[in-house]
Order: sequence, then C-alpha cells, then structure tokens
Amino acid sequence: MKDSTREAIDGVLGVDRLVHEPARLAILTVLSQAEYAEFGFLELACRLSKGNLSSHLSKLEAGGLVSIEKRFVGKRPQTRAAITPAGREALQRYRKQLAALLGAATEQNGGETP
Amino acid sequence: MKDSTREAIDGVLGVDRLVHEPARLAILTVLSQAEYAEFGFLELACRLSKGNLSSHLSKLEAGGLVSIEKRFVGKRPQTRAAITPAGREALQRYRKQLAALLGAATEQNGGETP
DNA sequence: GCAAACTAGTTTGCCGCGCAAACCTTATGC
DNA sequence: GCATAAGGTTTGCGCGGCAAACTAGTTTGC
Repeated sequence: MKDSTREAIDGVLGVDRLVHEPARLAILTVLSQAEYAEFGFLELACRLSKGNLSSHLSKLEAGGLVSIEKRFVGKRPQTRAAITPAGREALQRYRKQLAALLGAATEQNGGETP
Repeated sequence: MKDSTREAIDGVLGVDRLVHEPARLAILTVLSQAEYAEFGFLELACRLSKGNLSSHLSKLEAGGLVSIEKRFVGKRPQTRAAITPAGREALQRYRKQLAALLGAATEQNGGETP
C-alpha cells in the first residue's frame, strides 16, 4: 500500500464530523464565498428547509465555525450568518483531507499489497 | 453565486450516504486499488475494529458496492472483499461530486450575491 | 377590525446509524 | 486443561439528521 494512500485514509478517518455533513458542508461553502449570508438566502442556496437550516446553523455556531447575528429589518427579524476564522480553518483542513483522498488514484495492483 | 458553486452544492447534497461515511470511504478506496482484500488486511489498512469492519462490509454488500467471499483456509474461516463494478461507479461519482466542491474555490465577494 | 395567510424562524419526535462491547468458534501455547 | 489469539458476528446505546409541528409577529382581504 502506497504512503499517499495511507495518508489519505488517515485523513478521511479523521475528518471533522461537524464539517463532513453534506448540508453543513454546503452552508460552509456558501459562507466561505461571502462575508455573510441571510437565513433566507442560505435556505435557497443550500436547498434546505427552514427547520433543518436552523438546526444545522445552531450546531455550526455551537462548534464555533459560524457566527450568528440577529437583528431587525423594519419590523421583521432577520438572521445573518458568517463563517468564523475557525470555520475557515476547519473547512480548509477538511478540503485538504478530501483532496488527499481524491488524489489516491485508482491504480490496479494484483490482489492486496501487504 | 457562481454556476460552479451551484453545481458543487447540488453535488454534495446528493452524495450517496453509503459512500460518504469515512470508514466505508476508506474501505472502498483500499478495495479500488486491489482486486480483493482479506478481512485482516482491511482491519489494519482502515484502522477499524473487527466489529465495525464487519458491519460496514455488510452494509456495502447490501448496497451492492462490494462482494464478499467466504471460504476456509485450512480450518479457519477467511473473508475476502472486492469492489463491484457498481461500487467503482459509486466511488467514481462520489469523487466527482467532492472534486466539484473542492474546486469551489474560496473567493471573497462582498456580502451575499443573490 | 378581525380572520386568514404569510414571513421568519425554533422545537419536537422519530428512526436510522455508527461505535464499542459482548459474544461465538476454532486453533495454539504453556 | 486453561488461557490467549485469530477471525469474525451480534447486541445495545446514544447521538444525529430530517420532517413535521409549533411559535411569534406581520400583512392582506373584506
């Protein structure tokens, strides 16, 4: 087994579950491309129901990966989310781990290679 | 929001959960690089306990992504796993989806881009 | 002015899943 | 003969994602 494969596997086994969840990965990806985003925008951008978006945002906030700001616009409440520096780092680390796995190309050896 | 980002998000939201799980991703990655692998080898290669390896292999088999062959070597049982064509396709598809996400580079725009 | 509908989220409940631990069976040492 | 190891499978539990229900306030229709 190649060293690069060994590292790729160790990487994927060590991914942050908070980041690894598809819905949250979508949220973090969107947030990484803008300074902030409103709840309604994320709802559309990530194709999530309000309920699920709300709970995922709460978890990301609890993990310190995003910050949530609530305010009023006119008489309506509005929630804004932004990625934190820790969130950026976590996403970066995740991307490296996944990139390593994708780099583990599909090479054919005979049976296993102990 | 850029088209490539839109596609990346749709991709990640649509990943096959059977493949997305880190332990199974490790198993599939190892299997994709050899014709087959023995249980004991996978245990070491994927750093999984026998119990967890067993249950993950069962799920992969149930999903048709790997095939399991049981036989006896002397008087001891031995289990061999191999990735199936469907498994290769699923892994391939997964890789494309993740690659799209990694490709969604971290570009800074001002706030959101509706 | 009041009900119905809409906006903007949060909370609740279920069920499916990953993981650790217990268990089983057949060898191999001591 | 009794512990230990190889080669797994099964069981139990606790967390977690998702859909659905709920809350709270606002706007619209009549």
